[in-house]
Amino acid sequence: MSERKISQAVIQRLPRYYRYLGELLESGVERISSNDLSKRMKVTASQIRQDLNNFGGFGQQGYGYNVKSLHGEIGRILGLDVTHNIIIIGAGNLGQALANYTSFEKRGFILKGIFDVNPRLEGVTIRGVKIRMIDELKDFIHNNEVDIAVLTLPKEKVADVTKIVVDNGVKAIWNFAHTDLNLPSDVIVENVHLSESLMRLSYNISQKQHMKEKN
Amino acid sequence: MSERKISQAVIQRLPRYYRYLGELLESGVERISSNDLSKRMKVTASQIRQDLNNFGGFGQQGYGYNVKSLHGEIGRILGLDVTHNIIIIGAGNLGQALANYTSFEKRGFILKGIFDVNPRLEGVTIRGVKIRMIDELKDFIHNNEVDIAVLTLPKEKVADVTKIVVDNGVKAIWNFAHTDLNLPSDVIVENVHLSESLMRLSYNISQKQHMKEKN
DNA sequence: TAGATTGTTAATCGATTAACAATC
DNA sequence: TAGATTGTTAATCGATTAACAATC
Repeated sequence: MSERKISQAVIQRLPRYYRYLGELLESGVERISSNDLSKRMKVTASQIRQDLNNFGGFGQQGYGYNVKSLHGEIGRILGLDVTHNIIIIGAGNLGQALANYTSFEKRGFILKGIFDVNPRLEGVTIRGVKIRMIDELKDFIHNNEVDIAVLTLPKEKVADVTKIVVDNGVKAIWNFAHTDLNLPSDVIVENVHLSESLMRLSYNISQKQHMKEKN
Repeated sequence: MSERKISQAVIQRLPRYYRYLGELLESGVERISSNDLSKRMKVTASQIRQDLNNFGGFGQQGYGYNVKSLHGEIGRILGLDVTHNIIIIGAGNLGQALANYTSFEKRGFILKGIFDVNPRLEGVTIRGVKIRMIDELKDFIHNNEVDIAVLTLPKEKVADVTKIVVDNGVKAIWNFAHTDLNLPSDVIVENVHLSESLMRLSYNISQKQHMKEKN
């Protein structure tokens, strides 16, 4: 099997294809050509075909792509056909918001536990999942098949917590803390740095201002 | 002045430089060479120098970069030296989490208003900012200099709200809704698609599984 | 001055787009 | 069969890395 290395640029785009195909599916569209899809998504048809052909020939000449089947294929490629057990560490505003976010569940991400250091939160329940103290974390990981740890805590606490999580076998981290993680190479991390996103927006705003001043 | 077009790749990295320089500044480091910084950030020194030289020669041969001054320069480039008035539309879990997020304020992003459709939330206050109903949105934008609208609402409501926001002159949107926005070309948008981020993590997890099976 | 390190040009690498033969 | 549209190769474009002269 051709296990070629897929570029990060392609992986970056994959969930977006999935989203658009999901919408097409919902609105009852049966098939779509790379050209039609390219217009909706504002990318080139060439790129769509190149991207998809990294994973296989999902289309058919003269016909295009079957929406339902392509949606399914990309879902499988993204690993959405298997369930992942997740825990959230840090039950502050963002942690609680993510815990309340039910649509993750629909995609197979099952919330197993929530952890915090604040004793006031102990026993509080979100969507039936109770908040536990960090000292229970180690045992909890051992007794539950935790696939993903979501870090929504202050950057000062990240190093200690990450060590517990990684030492006890969790292999994937969704990191919302405002710092980069130092991890063994076999642990996967996906960073969401919200403040950096806001700074990019800010950059683009001032950039536009400069443009205006020039004209 | 050389108003060369800066590539998205560079802009993407800029906030991360800012973060590292901020940390260095806090820990009292006075100067740093591109080489030392490259080791900390796990990028090439060449890339750092190339990136920075898009904006000016901030360094000094034989010395490196002055941490404080470079931090300041990048902050200015990112537009963090001016304040931005923001409103949050959609006071669900995520909207409230962002509203409670005080460190944005420190960077000059001032929360002016929060809006929702749910009458139960009317008058509820977050950090001294009260939640208003959507029908007040138009007037509010006119009476306050709103620079950025943060969209944290269900995708079904996005189109209508976006229209109000854009029609009344808001020029930048931080979009957390699970859909792409259709905007006039002079409106800036920065998307945060959390579910897509989670899918990328999921992809990388299954990818690793496949690798394992191969060996 | 000698050593260090930048700013910048040139070389390489990778990603995107264009083109078209294959084929449904 | 003729028309449409893919899969894929080749051409182009852009981003990253390497190299080194300039200079503090």
